[in-house]
Amino acid sequence: MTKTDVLTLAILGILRDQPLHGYQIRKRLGAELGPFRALSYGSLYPCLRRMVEAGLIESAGEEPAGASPASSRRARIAYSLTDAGRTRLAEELASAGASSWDDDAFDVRFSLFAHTDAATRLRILEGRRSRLSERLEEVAEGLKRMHERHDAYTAELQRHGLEQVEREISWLDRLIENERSAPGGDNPGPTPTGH
Amino acid sequence: MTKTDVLTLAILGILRDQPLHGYQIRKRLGAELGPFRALSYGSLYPCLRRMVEAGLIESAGEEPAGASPASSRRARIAYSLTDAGRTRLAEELASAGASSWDDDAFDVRFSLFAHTDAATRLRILEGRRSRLSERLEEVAEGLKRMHERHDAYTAELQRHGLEQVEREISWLDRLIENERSAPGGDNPGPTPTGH
DNA sequence: GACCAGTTGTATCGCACCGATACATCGGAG
DNA sequence: CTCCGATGTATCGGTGCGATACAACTGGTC
Repeated sequence: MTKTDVLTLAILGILRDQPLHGYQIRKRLGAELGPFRALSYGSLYPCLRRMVEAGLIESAGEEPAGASPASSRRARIAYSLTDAGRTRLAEELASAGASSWDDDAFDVRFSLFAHTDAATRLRILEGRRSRLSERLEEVAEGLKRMHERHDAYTAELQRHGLEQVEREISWLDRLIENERSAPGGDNPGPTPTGH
Repeated sequence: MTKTDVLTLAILGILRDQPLHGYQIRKRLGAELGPFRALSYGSLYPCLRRMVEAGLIESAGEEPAGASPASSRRARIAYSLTDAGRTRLAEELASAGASSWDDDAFDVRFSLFAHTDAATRLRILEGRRSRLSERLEEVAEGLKRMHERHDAYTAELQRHGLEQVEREISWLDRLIENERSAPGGDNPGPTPTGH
């Protein structure tokens, strides 16, 4: 139970370091994961509500602070992690189940690698790799069995898809090798977490 | 009005040459568009129902044919295009609006290129190209502005995303050049539509 | 100082789609 | 003969998306 969905995880991750408004969460997430995967408010706000209900985050409704006119203060709601949220994030970051290398989950998981320990990183990368290998198999299979009933365009589409997957795999191979040869610390790379 | 959604278009396309059952539709579509984009029954059947209601397709409920026992005949429903459906498909294939190069529509549109005239093909490819160019811009922008607040992993994710888009664009460039230098017929390539 | 456009910000509604699931029949392998 | 996997139709709950509405602050321009 308590299956943490991807969106929830992403939000937990983005709130790890500072409290943020809904709007900022959306922007940050969009920036970190690329312009694809931009989540809409239609998913964000309901998810935030769910998380508040579950006690993972809490909302701080920025009070007027002082004897300002009356009521006109603009509504801004900053969300921050609760202890429960922080715990859940830690649990989630330590896990490496199949749900870590699903198509839609992997990116989010990867973007949190800086806060994931080395062993888990490696397991996720390998899991993702093997998932993509299966896929490669499938596509190659289909492409071979495609002798009959094929026009040039659908064939080209297949070929292109195949290449995409191959490329993705070799990207993972690079990362995996990198992980293996690295000191194994929690925070590799030249950039020291930013101060 | 009468906005044809992608799924509807895909089905119209797959039924162009022969009537098929829901199950077969799903398999074919999955095979043509790759293992990604495999649509689930949860979308397929409702869509088929909608299409029947709209008069685009009709269902032929394979009757027992003869004095077979009683009722045991397995339910199999073959769907075929109506004249309206055929017309709609033709309209859709002749159009080349922004909805032709959306992320989710392009593949389907492309897989129907064998039945699309040369001018439309070119326009769609170019539309897709320019859409991806915009995206490239965005990502590059974000990557540049990423000096502050970046760990090695999110940076790598960005870099990888950037490369993906670049590759996609050069794939399109190849296709576009190919289109331009080709005879301009409706059915290029060595494969003669299959007999 | 008046106006207008763009950004920040919260929020909801309908719709389409996915994943899981249930059920039934058929062909073949053990 | 029986079990398994493919074929086949169908629905349900949940969830994410796109569009949209509303509101206040920000900054530029005449």
